[in-house]
Amino acid sequence: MVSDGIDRLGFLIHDVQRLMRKRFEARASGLGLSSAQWRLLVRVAKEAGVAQARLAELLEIEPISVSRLVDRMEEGGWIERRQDATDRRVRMIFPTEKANAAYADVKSLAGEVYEESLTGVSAEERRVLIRVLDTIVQNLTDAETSSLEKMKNTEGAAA
Amino acid sequence: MVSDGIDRLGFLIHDVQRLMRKRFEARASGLGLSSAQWRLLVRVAKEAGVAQARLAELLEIEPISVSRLVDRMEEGGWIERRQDATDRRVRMIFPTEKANAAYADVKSLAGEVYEESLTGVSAEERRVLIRVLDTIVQNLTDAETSSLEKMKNTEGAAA
DNA sequence: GATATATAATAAGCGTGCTTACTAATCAAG
DNA sequence: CTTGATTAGTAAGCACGCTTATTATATATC
Repeated sequence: MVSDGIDRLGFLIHDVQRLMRKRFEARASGLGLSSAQWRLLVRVAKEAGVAQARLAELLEIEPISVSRLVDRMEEGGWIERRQDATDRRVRMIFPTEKANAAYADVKSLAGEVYEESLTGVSAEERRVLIRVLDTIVQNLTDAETSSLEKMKNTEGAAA
Repeated sequence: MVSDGIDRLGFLIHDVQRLMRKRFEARASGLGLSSAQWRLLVRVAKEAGVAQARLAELLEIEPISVSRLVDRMEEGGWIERRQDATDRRVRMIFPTEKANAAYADVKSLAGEVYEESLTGVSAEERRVLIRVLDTIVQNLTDAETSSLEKMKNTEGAAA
């Protein structure tokens, strides 16, 4: 019951996340694109013109976090804010040409990091890994928001 | 090849880590102990008097990160720094009575979070999860440090 | 002993998440 | 029209990771 290693789960997840982020950023450092920025860019690429508030929902982070992330990405020339004509509160986010140009490269770069991470892990183990991680996200998301705004899209995010 | 979900691995790990940390801190908030502080406290509890530099190794974070973490934990009354008599550069870290008293409670609290996370996950899937996460840590740690200081202890960290 | 190198810890400053509190704009009631 | 509630976005300030640079102490070499 102690030897199953579940008591290390939090430590393991923490370590894996930190190592993967570090590895990704080491490779993408030439581009000046962090992993958080990449995560946002994937969403914007799929849904150009998305509002910041919607991005906060999709990324499951707070609006203020989106705000400052978008600040830096605008400075970096990855995205641009545009006013919504019908609702002047809204800032619509669009990818720049620079972002579109880099998209495929960074995507394959992320894939390389995943493959490095999973060296020696079988196809079946990979399936279990993804399935269990999905389950954990569901378990922790469900109980957190009291299923109020639970129309969460299950459309799998590429990359 | 795309439908296996591996292309979402980074996003999944990131989400799981954030959600677990959030959940832990929501429960431990009454104590004023964050997950990073808890992680450090586990090490100090096992090895009272450990030097900061050694903690940085064990936690696999930079010495400066330890320094500031220890600052806040000292302020919070969880640990205390003491001078090493033989090497005045070294600060030995000891848990306080407050830390020892809270240890068991926080440990079982962490266990609760793990169980919540793994609701609906079979024993076999849990074993695979832990095994694969261990593999990922190894894969990403090995290539990073050129196996120079790779006498890394495999003594499983409790909790 | 003097000089050079290595180590322990810290300082300064950045990125990314958070909470709390605010402004501006929209929408709903009266 | 005005008042009130809601929504989009931002500001300020904190925690925790990082890189780079600095200080103090130990140790090795000449």
